[in-house]
Amino acid sequence: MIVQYQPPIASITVDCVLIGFKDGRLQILLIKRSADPEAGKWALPGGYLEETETVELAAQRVLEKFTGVKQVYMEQLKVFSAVDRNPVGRVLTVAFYALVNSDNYPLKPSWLASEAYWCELDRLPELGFDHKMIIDTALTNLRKDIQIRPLGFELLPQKFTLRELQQLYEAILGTELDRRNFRRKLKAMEILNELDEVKKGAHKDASLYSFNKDAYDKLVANGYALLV
Amino acid sequence: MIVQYQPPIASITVDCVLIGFKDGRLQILLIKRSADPEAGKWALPGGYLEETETVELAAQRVLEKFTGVKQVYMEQLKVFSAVDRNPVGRVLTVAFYALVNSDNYPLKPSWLASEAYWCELDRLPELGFDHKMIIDTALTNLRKDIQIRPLGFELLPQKFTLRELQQLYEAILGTELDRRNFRRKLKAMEILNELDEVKKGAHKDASLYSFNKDAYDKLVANGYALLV
DNA sequence: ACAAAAGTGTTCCTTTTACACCCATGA
DNA sequence: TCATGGGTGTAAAAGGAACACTTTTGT
Repeated sequence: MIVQYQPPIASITVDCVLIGFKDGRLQILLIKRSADPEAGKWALPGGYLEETETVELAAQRVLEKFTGVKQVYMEQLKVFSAVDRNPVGRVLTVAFYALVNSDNYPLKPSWLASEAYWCELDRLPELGFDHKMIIDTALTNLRKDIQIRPLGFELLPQKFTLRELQQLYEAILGTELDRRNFRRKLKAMEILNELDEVKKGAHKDASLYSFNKDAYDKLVANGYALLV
Repeated sequence: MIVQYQPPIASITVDCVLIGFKDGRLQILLIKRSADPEAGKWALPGGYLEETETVELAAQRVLEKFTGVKQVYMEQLKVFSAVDRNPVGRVLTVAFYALVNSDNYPLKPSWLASEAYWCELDRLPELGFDHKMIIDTALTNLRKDIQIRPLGFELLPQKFTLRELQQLYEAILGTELDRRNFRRKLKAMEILNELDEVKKGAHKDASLYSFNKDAYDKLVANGYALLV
C-alpha cells in the first residue's frame, strides 16, 4: 500500500494581533520577549501549537494566557511562512486578529508594565520576527472588514456615545466623517439601543447607546450591511 | 541562554481550490488520489510543503504540477487544522484559491481523464479529507471578493462578450442580474476595452471586449471599486 | 458670555432600480 | 417569419454628500 506522508519539517506557532481602542486611538498589545530568539524585543503575544488543539484553540489559549480572558472572537489572518523568519529553526506562524475593549480586557496582573503594554499604533517600537508585517496585514484587514461589518462595537465599552463610535471609525479608516451623516446612517441601521443614561462630560451630556446584536444578526441574515 | 523553541509536531500541506468557468457554470479541479490516505477518492490538488519554500511557492508548485501553468494568482484562504483531519498523522493544510480560465489552463496531458477533471460545482462527488469544507470556504470568499474586485476577468478568456461576463457574475452570486443595468454599470467603470471584433453566435453578433488592467489598477489606487 | 460638544433637517446630486422596445441573425 | 439574443433609454426612488443653526453645560 502506497501511503503519501512526509514527516513534519516546521514548527507552528500562533500570533495574536489584539487591537484595542482608547482615548481616540487604536492600540496593539505587545509583549517583551524574555527568551531567545529576539529576547528583549517587543513582539506579538504568541505561542506554539500543541498536539491536541487546532490553531483557533491555540490562539484562544495564548490570548487567555496574556489577558486572562476567554472566548474572545478571533479571526484567522494569514500564514507567514518565510523560510528564515525565525532564526532558531523553521517556524510557520498562523496570525490571528481580534478586537477587544482594552478596558474590559486588561492585562493579567502578573504582567509587569515592563513586560506587556498596550501600544499606540503610531508609536510601535521595533518588533521581533516579521511581526510588523503581521500588524500591517491585520490593519489592512480591519479597514476592509469594517466596511462590511459593524466591528466597531467590539472595541468599545458596552455603553458608548455616538461620538465615541464615530471617533473609532475615524481612527480605523484614517478619515474624517460628517457627524450628522454618521449619526443618521448608524441610527437608520437600527442596530443601536438608545439608553436612558447620559455620559457627563465637559459640556452637554451625551446619550449612551448599546449595540443591539439581535438586530445586527438579522441584518446580516438578509445580506451584509455596508457601513460608513 | 533560554531559547524558546518546540520541535515540529505536524506536517504541512497546501491545497488549491482552482475555480474555472465554462458553459455558464463554475468548475473546480479535482484529482483522484492514487495513494493512501483516502486513495481512490477525489480531492483537491495539493502537496507537502518543502523545506526551502514558502506556502505561496508550494501552492504555485502544486498548481504547476497539475496544470503545467506557472504564475497564476493565488490567494491564501485559511489554515485547516483539525487534529484528526488526516488519518496518517497530524497534518495542517494551508488552503489557497485561484481563478483560472479552464480553457487557457488545461490539465497536463499526462493526466488521464480518470485521474483529474474539472468538476461542475453542483455535481461534486464525495471528497477526501475536509476538502468539501475547504471548497465551501473558497466559494464564500469568492462571493465576498467579487463584490469588491472585478475578479471575473481572470475566469474568462481574453476576449469575451458582456453576456459571458454577466453569466459569470450570476453564477458566482447565485442571482439574476438585469442585463441593461449590468452593462451600463460595467461600462461606466471604464475597465473594459471594446474590441473591433464580434463573436458570431446563433443569433445577432455580440461585441467582444477585453479587460483594461491599467484602468482597473487606477481605480484600485483611488480606493476599491464596488461592483454589481 | 463664551467655548465646546450635543443634537437636529434640508437640499442637491448621484446611484440604483425597474422596465419596454427595436435590431440582427440563423433556422 | 419567428425565435433568440444583442443593444439602447428613461423615469422614479433611494441613498449619499454637503451644509448651519440651536441647545446644553462648565468655566
